[in-house]
Amino acid sequence: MTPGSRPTLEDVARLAGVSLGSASRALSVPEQVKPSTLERVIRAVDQLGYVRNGPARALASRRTRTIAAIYPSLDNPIFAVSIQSLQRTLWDLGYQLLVASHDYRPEREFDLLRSFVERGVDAVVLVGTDHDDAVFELLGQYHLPYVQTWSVDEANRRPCVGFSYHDAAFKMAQAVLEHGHTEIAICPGQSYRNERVRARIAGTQAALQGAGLTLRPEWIIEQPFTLEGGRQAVRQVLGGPSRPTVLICGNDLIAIGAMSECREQGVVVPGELSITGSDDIELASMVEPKLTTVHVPKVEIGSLAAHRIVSLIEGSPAVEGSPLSTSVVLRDSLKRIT
Amino acid sequence: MTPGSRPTLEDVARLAGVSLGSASRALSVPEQVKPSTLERVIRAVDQLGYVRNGPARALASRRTRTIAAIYPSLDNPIFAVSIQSLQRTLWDLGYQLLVASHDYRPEREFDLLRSFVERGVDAVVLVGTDHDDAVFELLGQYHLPYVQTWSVDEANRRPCVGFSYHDAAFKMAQAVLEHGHTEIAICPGQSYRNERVRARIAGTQAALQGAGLTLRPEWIIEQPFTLEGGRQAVRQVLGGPSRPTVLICGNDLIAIGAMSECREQGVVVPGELSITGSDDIELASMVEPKLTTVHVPKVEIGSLAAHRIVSLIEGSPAVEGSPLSTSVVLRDSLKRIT
DNA sequence: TTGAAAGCGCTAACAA
DNA sequence: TTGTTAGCGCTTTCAA
Repeated sequence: MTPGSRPTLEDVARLAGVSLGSASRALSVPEQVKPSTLERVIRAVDQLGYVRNGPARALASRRTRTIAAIYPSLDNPIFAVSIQSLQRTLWDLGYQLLVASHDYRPEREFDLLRSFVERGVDAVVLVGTDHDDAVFELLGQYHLPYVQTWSVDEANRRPCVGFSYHDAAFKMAQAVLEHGHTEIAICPGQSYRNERVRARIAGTQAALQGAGLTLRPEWIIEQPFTLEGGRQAVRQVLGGPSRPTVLICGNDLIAIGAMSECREQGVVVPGELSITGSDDIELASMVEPKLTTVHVPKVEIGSLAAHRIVSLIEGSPAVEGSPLSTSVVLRDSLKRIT
Repeated sequence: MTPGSRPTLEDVARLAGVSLGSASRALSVPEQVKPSTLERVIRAVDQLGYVRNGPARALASRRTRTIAAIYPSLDNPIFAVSIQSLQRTLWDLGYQLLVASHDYRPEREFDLLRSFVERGVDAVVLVGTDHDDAVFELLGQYHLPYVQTWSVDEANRRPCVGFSYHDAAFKMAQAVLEHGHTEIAICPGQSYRNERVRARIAGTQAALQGAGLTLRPEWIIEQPFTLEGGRQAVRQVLGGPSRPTVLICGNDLIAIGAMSECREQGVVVPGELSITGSDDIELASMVEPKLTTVHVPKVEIGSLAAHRIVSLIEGSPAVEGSPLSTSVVLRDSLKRIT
């Protein structure tokens, strides 16, 4: 080992008095070497402060034991929670997680995927089912296993771990109807290349239709999934000629932003306008009034996706998954109209 | 190229009718090849759907153009904002960012660093200045450039991009004093291996001393940097024999959790208890009452750190940095005591 | 401006 | 259980 450069496995092997191959095995498959050999290698390793060279390992073995996940955003606490559970589970299964966000610009997804392919990840976790054809082509060309999360697509048969957004929206709309509302506005997020938003709109519409109502086009307000998006939605709703009695929001961030804007404008929630969210983030029960929302299985999605993707990589028996369940959490931001 | 396996640069070269070397140069240093060569290589590349093999490049060039950042948590919105700006700036400078979180368990920092060293990152961004010796040793052994962020350490001369937590806390405490408070409690976060929390406590104490006051030990309440931490802090404060008139929180999440717990317990904020935060996250102005807090330069920290680390890698002239500035934002959660 | 060729540090197949 | 060795796919001299 020339001074100043990092030690290599060869340095370790030399110091331990074993061959390169044995040193390699000692570190990768310790059960295949004699205990005494193992010990000498380990001693040499920490004597030299040796750290394995990942690129070299990846090049020789064609595996990185790394999984990539591409999210629409890292701002939303539900993703943070889910990523946490994904990464923890993967770690326990011997894999590392690489995360990236396309910031709700789905066209960036392909570029992120490309850069992960360059990196040599072993598999990919995607959010949702609405992806560019090029994404699936690249995945296919490189035989990369993948799993789609959050949404489930009953239609095509790609691996999914998630719940039915249609169903969740349907249930929330029913709760709203049961509270006596008929003037209903919705701020579901932005539907461009986002099947989850479209499913929310459809689910809401289905419930309304069941009650003989329809969703007015001008009360379908598309806004980003942010606090600010919620504020904008309220401005838009209050600016119109007539007012809804409830605003159903596509996530809790939008809902909390909406509540804040109502306060700003002197509109009492839920007295004058009811507001509901979706996801049930920690904050939902800490704002005033407490937010009525839909509880979704954030943690389960992460851990199940981890198991699913690893079984795909390692060719273990397919862990088939039925859609996870959601439930409406009634709190204070939805008022009963009598 | 055998079918089913990914195309290599050799396949590209063959298809383009040039040598391996030329193909490589066409992709890495296009200005060094004849335009016609470049064009043929590019055509071959997208004809084959060729994606470069990162590990092989890294092995041969000993560079990955990748920078690692290790954060205490990804839950706190200030980190999210700062990471965003760090990654954007690095991207513009031609580098990719790899992020990890040790979840406020500083002893995990070394392991994360190790795994980044294995990956072959070109440099590292750390949060704070309080790191294990082993961290600095590893960094030194592998000649890895690094920059510390958020905090500045006037003492040792390691590269930093941040602001003075002491100063920020001092200013907030002064504002609190100017509002007539003398019964002051503080929930600064957890001080173990976190110089930022210690600096906050010291800064607060310094301001109180200037007013002839001292911080009561039982009113220094260490809690995690979370909403739940804030709730705990309030329970503790309300459970004591006497009550403070103000609770100074170490970040906005703690403060918002604290406000929520107060509501739960029927304690009016700021009527019966004033609460202040730190960081000025977007949510701070959307909660009720609006949070008085300290504005910190989240975005600047990210972009300046990016420039700093890249100049360290590329050996460009040192971009010396003086501490960034902070300011108290007075809103509604701090009441004037008359 | 190009081609030829020598590695980068490791894994894995093979033989012993 | 171990040692030997042939690559993995690329960058980067070096010479032409």
